[in-house]
Amino acid sequence: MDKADILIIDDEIQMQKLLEITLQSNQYRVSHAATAKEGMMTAASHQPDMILLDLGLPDEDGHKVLQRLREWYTNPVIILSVQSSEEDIVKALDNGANDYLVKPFRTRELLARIRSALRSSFSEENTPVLTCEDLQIDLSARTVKRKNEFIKLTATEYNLLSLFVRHEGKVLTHQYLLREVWGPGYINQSQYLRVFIAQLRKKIETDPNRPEMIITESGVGYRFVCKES
Amino acid sequence: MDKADILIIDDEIQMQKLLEITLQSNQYRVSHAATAKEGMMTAASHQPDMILLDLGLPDEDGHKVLQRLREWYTNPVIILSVQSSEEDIVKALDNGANDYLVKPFRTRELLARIRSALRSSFSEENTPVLTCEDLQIDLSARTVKRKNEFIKLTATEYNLLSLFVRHEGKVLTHQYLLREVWGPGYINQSQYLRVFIAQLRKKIETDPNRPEMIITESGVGYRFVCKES
DNA sequence: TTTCTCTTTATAAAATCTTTATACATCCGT
DNA sequence: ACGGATGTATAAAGATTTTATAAAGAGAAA
Repeated sequence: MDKADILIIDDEIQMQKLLEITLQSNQYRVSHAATAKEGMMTAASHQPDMILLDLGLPDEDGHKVLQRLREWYTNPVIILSVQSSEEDIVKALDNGANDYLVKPFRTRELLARIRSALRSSFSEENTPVLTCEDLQIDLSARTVKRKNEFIKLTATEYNLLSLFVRHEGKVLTHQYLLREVWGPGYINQSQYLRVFIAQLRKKIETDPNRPEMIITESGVGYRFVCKES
Repeated sequence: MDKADILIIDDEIQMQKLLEITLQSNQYRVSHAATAKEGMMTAASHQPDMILLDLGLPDEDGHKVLQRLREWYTNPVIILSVQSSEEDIVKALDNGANDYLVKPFRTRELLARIRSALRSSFSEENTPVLTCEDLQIDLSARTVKRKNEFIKLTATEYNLLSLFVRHEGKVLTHQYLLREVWGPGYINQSQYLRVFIAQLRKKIETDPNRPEMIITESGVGYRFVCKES
């Protein structure tokens, strides 16, 4: 991934345009939404790397939106608001916002704060190349090699594997995996998971019938173990 | 760890006092330094969870200090400065600062920004591992090791063990265990407990016939004792 | 179209939970 | 010490839930 995908949730057309131009001219990919409802849906479907959220949306209270977003969305959220009261700022930050800028803001400062927020969220998951037995996973290039041969993974397969890699050793519940890969509306579709786990195993395990990397934790979820070589 | 350890690097005595009182009354542990040199040394020796850095230090340029700090220090750094120029802010953020507040700042906002920065840095790395003799229980990964080998526990077995671990040393009644693991409708199914206790012992005790970890309290319940090593 | 991927359905296999059966232990009054 | 009452341990059969996998259908992109 070269540049991040940023979702703008703001109802003012002018602000949207300004942000879009600013961000795109800095090579970010941009999507936008004008209402809370639309914003939540786009966030779920696009899984953006960051959200810029205006607190003054027409259809719902901004703090409420942030709270609901934070129930499942873990990437950075920066608040842009005309509200400059300490109360609003404290509330937003405590509801899980990573930063808060008062409108009108300075463009270069916004860009710097975006870089800062992205940096700290990416640094944790940033192990450029992970090696497990004969498997090499390059998260920044989105590629997977097995015995030095590139493996072809579909988008969903890769998303799943990347989650496993970033939480190596931990048991990831069905709920969690479904929410992260398919979105919060799919947490009951355990069958999807089974199908894709089977496909992944076929592609990365030495013996798919006796999996050693993706371990089943029956009734709970799956666990990825990485025997480093 | 309950509350974070914060290092204040600021040469103004008044500011130091203000910050110290504010932070301590919010249960943070505080250390301080009045010069860049002292700050670097304290940071290295104390390994604080966060640094509040004033850019206007007497002995060295603040941006330089930040850069040198970031060569090895990975926890959050928040800049507190009288400089409010966009240039300074952008530079500091790009040098690795997590946030930038202009003095004079609002106290509650500072506290909220501290919480926000700590939240995002602590979320991943916190892995409390409990060790009892040759047993290691990682509650956040939901895994159990014995003699450094993963043990396979079923969901129910794990739930039971996790209850014991979280109430180490206390007698847990049959009622309580049944209610917590199976639900309130099962408080009379003592036989379930016996079956699962036997299975757990087979998996974690050195000699299941002479249990040393899961102790029977006849007529009452069971007690988990943890000989830490 | 053709190809690729995701979704859905079907079914067999595996794992887990529940239930039953039986043996053992301990306490207590005689 | 004996016998009964109560409580516990364990194995193993059975029922149920969960998982693995193939394969067909749907939909989108080349």
